[in-house]
Amino acid sequence: MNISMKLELAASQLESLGNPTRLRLYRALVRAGVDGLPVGGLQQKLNIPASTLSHHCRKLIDAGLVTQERNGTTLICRANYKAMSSLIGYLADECCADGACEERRETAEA
Amino acid sequence: MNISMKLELAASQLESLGNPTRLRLYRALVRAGVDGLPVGGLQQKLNIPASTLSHHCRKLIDAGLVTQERNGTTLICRANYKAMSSLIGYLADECCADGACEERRETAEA
DNA sequence: TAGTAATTTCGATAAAACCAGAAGTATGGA
DNA sequence: TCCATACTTCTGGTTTTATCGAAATTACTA
Repeated sequence: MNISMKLELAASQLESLGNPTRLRLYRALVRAGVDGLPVGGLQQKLNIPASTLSHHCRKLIDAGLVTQERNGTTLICRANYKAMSSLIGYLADECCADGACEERRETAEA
Repeated sequence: MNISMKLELAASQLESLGNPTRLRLYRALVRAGVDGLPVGGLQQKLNIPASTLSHHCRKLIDAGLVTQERNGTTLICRANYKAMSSLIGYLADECCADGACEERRETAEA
């Protein structure tokens, strides 16, 4: 994966998390852990119409941050921790909060 | 800061980074380190019209991810590492990539 | 094979984001 | 004071996004 693909992917993931409802959705899934939550469970927690919720789920799924698995008539949603890890890695990359940036400057281009 | 303010802040920061141009902008600033970059320098790097760039800068500033300091007629932009650190902290919070989520489940609400 | 529960897709609307040229503002220098 | 540079704000038009009711779909269950 080249550098601009990474950037595009990261941007799409950030965008998908950059909506308060979707961020709540995602965090509910993180809290739910490995069991995940059915769409209906999410709907109760978030208190929004089913169609709206479905759209938000789709966005997070398209961004790769959430997965779904069918179990009978219900769809279980789970946070994709791996995707979040690499997103965090991407954000933390070259981020030098301690001010020790001098020796690292101009080491990459995008 | 209460929990829903935190979520709103995080969402606005994620949204501001969730645009490919702004993400490139932000990363250019990270790479520039403590010296930062003037708006004009960013414009050269990103190759976009000044007014468009100005809008993107404003979004990142409003979200608290970028700061500006005037130096004569030029405005120096810098990445706000502290804000990024806490955003990453917020994202990593309760994220249990290793699957060790069992004992942590349902410890928070938002 | 109806019937039902769970969820998605469709369709329509309002709100917001994005973009860029033109005009305006701030600052330092001649 | 006048000019040039570096940006920002204004203005407008186009494209996305967010929302949600209604209709359709999927998969159990009787």
